Amino acid sequence: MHALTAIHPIAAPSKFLVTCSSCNLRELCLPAGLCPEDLERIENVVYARRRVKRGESVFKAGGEFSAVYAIRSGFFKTSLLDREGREQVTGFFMGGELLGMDGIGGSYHGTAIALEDSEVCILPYALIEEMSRDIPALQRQLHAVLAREIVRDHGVMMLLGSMRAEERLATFLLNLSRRFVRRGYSSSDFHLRMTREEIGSYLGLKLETVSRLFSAFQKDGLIDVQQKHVQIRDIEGLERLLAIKH
Amino acid sequence: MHALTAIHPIAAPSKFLVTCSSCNLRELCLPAGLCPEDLERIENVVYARRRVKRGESVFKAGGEFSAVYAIRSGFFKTSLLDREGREQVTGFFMGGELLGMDGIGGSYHGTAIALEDSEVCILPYALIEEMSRDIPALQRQLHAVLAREIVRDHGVMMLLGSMRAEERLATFLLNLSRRFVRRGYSSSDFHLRMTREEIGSYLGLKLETVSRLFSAFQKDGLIDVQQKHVQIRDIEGLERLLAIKH
DNA sequence: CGCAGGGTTGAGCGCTCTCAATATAAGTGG
DNA sequence: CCACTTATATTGAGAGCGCTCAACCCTGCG
Repeated sequence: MHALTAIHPIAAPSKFLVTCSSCNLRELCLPAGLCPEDLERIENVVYARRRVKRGESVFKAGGEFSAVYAIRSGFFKTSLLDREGREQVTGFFMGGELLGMDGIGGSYHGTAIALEDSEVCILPYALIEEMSRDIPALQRQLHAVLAREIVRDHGVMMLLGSMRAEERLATFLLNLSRRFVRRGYSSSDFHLRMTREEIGSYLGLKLETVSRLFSAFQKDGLIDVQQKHVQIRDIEGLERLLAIKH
Repeated sequence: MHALTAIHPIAAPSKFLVTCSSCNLRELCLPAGLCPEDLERIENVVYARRRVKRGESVFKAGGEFSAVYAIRSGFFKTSLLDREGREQVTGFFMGGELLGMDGIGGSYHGTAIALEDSEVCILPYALIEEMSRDIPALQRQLHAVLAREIVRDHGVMMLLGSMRAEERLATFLLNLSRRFVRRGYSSSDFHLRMTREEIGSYLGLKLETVSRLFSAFQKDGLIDVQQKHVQIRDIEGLERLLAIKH
């Protein structure tokens, strides 16, 4: 088990799994109709929160798996290191999303690092496992979440395997936009938490290429960029980029 | 539910989940020590086999999810189609491996197509779900299998995102070799079931590039290729390719 | 104010793609 | 079994996208 840098016991019972409020957890929302006892048990899955400062890791590749983390606030990247030390960013995650599923059944396969001061809810896996035996709805959701992660990864494989640089960045921006909306933020005006190098790693491009593409998109009136501040000016234009047969 | 082209009721109870014999299923092997009743229940998960001829699909993207499939014999590819009809191959699967996990909780996300006449075991998901509630060891294995799929996808993301063409093909060959060994085949002499185009799609390369790389590897004494027949001559040479700093 | 990390932009190169021709294998029907 | 068709592979020549190397700029911070 990792050392917890700051544990905040939950004062009031959390109903996030049902109401998605405490942890802003959108991945694990359960359908209504659970009996009171089940609800109470589910509420206790979140036994602690943990603050993670910018640059710190929630878990590290190779570390023993013990829990899944629900992002309460903040922004994270997950990444792998190969033998030569090259980093591959495998994803960016924001409030309401889950981290650490790749570790189930052994040790974490990647590393999760906060890109800004953040807070996560710790969901001990042993608890989830045990409870999902008793509560079919929770079991369903857990499996669905794992499957969704697989589907997400397939999307990235498609992006990396068959798109040109332009299309990759457009897809990236549209995806971020969609997720920010669901979090209640603006869909067209946001602050990138990651560097050009991290975007490049995620998209299979070099940081200079990413930078050049941002500039090109701006010149074409698709977006406005100023360092990490991005405004989408023409969503349909970005979507049209993806429709052009290569 | 998909129409089953040919159902073969299992005469003798199958113990594949424990012995890995009937379905050659290596993904779901369970630890010893289960009680007899549990064993019997697990045996009944495989209620049918299905023959899949070359070119046929086991399931199609968008089809309603009903079961996971264990490959008993044969060879498959899974792939996605984007809006413009571009195919992205997301994986190749052989005997003892599982197909269809991306559909859990909804509908299949990709399509699985047999690259040679094959046979799969049908594992109805409702049954697995129900049983894994009663048998913790099965639940563990199920989750581990899902997590392993995520880890596998991350490996592909790393390949697509940060390797050059040479390294991708070398990785691909070494991976195939390793998996053939586990299936009892030669590690150094095998028949590729997929086309250059399918390899290319999987590796994010064009078919001509794949073909050229095969020729180059042959010229360098790393392999012998003749159409779909490949012999690995110098495994360490291939591994060395991956160790070279980019 | 100076320093460090991150971002932008330019010039030139090279890996991979595109287009095209040819070769080989695998079917298919007579 | 052989001529025909079709799918798959190989190889070449040339182009272009994204990379490399390098200089410069911006911003935050001690």
